Amino acid sequence: MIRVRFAPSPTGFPHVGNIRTAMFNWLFARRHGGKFIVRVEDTDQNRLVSGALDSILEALDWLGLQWDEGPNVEGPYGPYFQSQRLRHYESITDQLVKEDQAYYCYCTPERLTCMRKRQQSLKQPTGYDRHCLNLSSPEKDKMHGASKTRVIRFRMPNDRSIILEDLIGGKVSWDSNLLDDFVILKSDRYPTYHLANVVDDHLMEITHVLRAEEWLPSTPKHLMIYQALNWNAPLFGHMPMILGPDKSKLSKRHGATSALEYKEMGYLPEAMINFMALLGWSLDDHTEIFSQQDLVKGFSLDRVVKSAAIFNKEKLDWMNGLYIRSMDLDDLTVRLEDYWKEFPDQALSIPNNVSRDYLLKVVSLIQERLKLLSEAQELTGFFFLDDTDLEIMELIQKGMDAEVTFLALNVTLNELRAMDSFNVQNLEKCLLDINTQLKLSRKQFLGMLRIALTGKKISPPIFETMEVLGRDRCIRRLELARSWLS
RNA sequence: GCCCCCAUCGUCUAGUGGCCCAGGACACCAGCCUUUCAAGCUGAAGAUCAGGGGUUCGAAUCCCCUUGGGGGCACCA
Repeated sequence: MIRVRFAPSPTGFPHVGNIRTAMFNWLFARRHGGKFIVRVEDTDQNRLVSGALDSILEALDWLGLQWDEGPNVEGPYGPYFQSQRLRHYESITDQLVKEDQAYYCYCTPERLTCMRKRQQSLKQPTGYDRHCLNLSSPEKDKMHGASKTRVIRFRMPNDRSIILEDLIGGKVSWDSNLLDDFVILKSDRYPTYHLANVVDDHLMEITHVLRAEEWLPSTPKHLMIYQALNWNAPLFGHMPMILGPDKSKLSKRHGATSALEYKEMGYLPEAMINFMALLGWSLDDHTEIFSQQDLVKGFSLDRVVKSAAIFNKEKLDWMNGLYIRSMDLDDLTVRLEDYWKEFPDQALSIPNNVSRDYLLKVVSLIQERLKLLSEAQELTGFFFLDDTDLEIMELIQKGMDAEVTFLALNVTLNELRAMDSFNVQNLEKCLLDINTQLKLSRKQFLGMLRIALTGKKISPPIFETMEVLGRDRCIRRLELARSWLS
């Protein structure tokens, strides 16, 4: 049984890089009928951010990445919060100390900083100098009694060649002499990441560790802990990073980096999933659009690339528009309503008496013009505004003057009043006739109507728009426009 | 400074020794459509496969070096 995990630390928002890693884990688990576990790495008590975990889980939830074990989903390997698993780490460190594979260190932060500086200036590799390992027994006893702050360090064996067969990167090797005796248990009795992730991955029977490439340099440390404990290490796969447009690690200064910001901006989860999957993975040389099921079916680690990718927002935009266009009208309308409910400041102010039917008609007119859910407000506001609230600017078209415009509005008003059924076909026929009679270009005449009826230079096709608005409102708006002329 | 990773159009990528003087997608440009904006369609442009050495009958594909980029070197994860 394949078991993979996503191990977020609740110290910040759900970064898209992390969320993509979560997604690859999820895909891998689903592809192979395995389990996807969320484990909360809350061992840094100083950096905990309240609400961070909730937003991380919310992001997973938004994207439909359901976990099989983890917060709110009890499983046989719990608890899934590292802060609740301290006894495990303690018993392991006790064992390692007893076996001389780890030792207490009493060095002050000041001494360590100073040591590091010296090494830098001497152009040596930086790392702990084993000062406390080399303490004599009486010295140790003395320090142990006197010092209130002590940590436990892993004793890195000398002269070992450490080899990793990475699932994505291939063979990578390190020389253990370049690795130092790193801390595994902090002075507050919490483990460091290095220890905790090894202990938990083992105890939770994780089979594949798929994590970001930034972890690659610390993997030899983890491998050595597995070895010291005589445990089989899981398989590792290091995912390429996501970079900002300047090719540095994606960060806040590049704009949105939280998955939930994308939700707020009006991206669809299915577009987000599809787009992120293509950042570092491909099925073949031509497939771009995937349903979640296709993705699960087609996903494989050996098609994950090694090189980092730049987050290409233009392509995401295109893809989001594509998904919006391919949706059922009802579905899109429901999505918009949900979106407006969640982000009221981006919502239309829709009067209570608007019928569902009217809403559907409006949405149908903007569906293929929408790239983001958030754009609906700007595109359709005039459908819901009171007639008197329209702002009429530039009513008089190029090559026309107030007089001609006035006349055109007059003629149009008369015809519209007399028209039979107020539908697209009749409107088109009638208005194009008037257009011809008036000897105006379509651009002039229809442009004028557009401004008078919508207050905008850009709108859905004007005949459709008029049908949806209905005769009464069209006539009122044209009358208002006419009155503004004089 | 030390360690590790990476390197194909602006961007995401296909490519695992001959099918490639390199294919697809986004963006860009042009044309068509047209009532504005989109959408759609058609087409164009865009990569001497980072550079240099090898190996081979043959290299984007294998090896080495250089350069460039990235990541890591905490009692953070």
